[in-house]
Amino acid sequence: MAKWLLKSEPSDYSIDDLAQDEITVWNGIRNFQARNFIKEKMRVDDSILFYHSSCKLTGVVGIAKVVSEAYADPAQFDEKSQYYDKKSQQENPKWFVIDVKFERKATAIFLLKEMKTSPELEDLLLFKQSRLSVLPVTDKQWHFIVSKINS
DNA sequence: GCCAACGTTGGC
DNA sequence: GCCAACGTTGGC
Repeated sequence: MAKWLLKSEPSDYSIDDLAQDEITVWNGIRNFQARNFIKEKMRVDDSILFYHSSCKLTGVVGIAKVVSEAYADPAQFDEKSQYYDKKSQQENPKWFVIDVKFERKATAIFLLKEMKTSPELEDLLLFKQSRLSVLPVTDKQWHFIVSKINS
């Protein structure tokens, strides 16, 4: 099973929002590389690290899981949505989503600044592509991060 | 709130 | 197909 890191701005959608909703549609991804990961690589039961970005305490704050195959993002066809894309056609959708299910909150947030100083994470794609909001993590990176948020 | 980094768009 | 201009992300 593949493992992923998903970023979200907590002022927009936080781990507490997910805990309350249980399941949410991960919509609004409008970056091609992120789209391709979702559409081509994500599978049901893949694991997710939930990361808070653009806030006071940036870092990994919980764990979630992929619970659907990729499907067309409905928001791209909704003229009233902020994610509306007039260039996307029903028969050939540009943007995709998956459903995400809450698993658990971190006991302790693993802060970005701590992640940066961990040799175990030196190859983390998060540092190389700071603007990518959907990115794969290796099994080793996964286990290291999970050990940090459970302690 | 600022600003650097970087992804996307569009003119040529 | 290149690259400048533009818009957005995200850390600080």
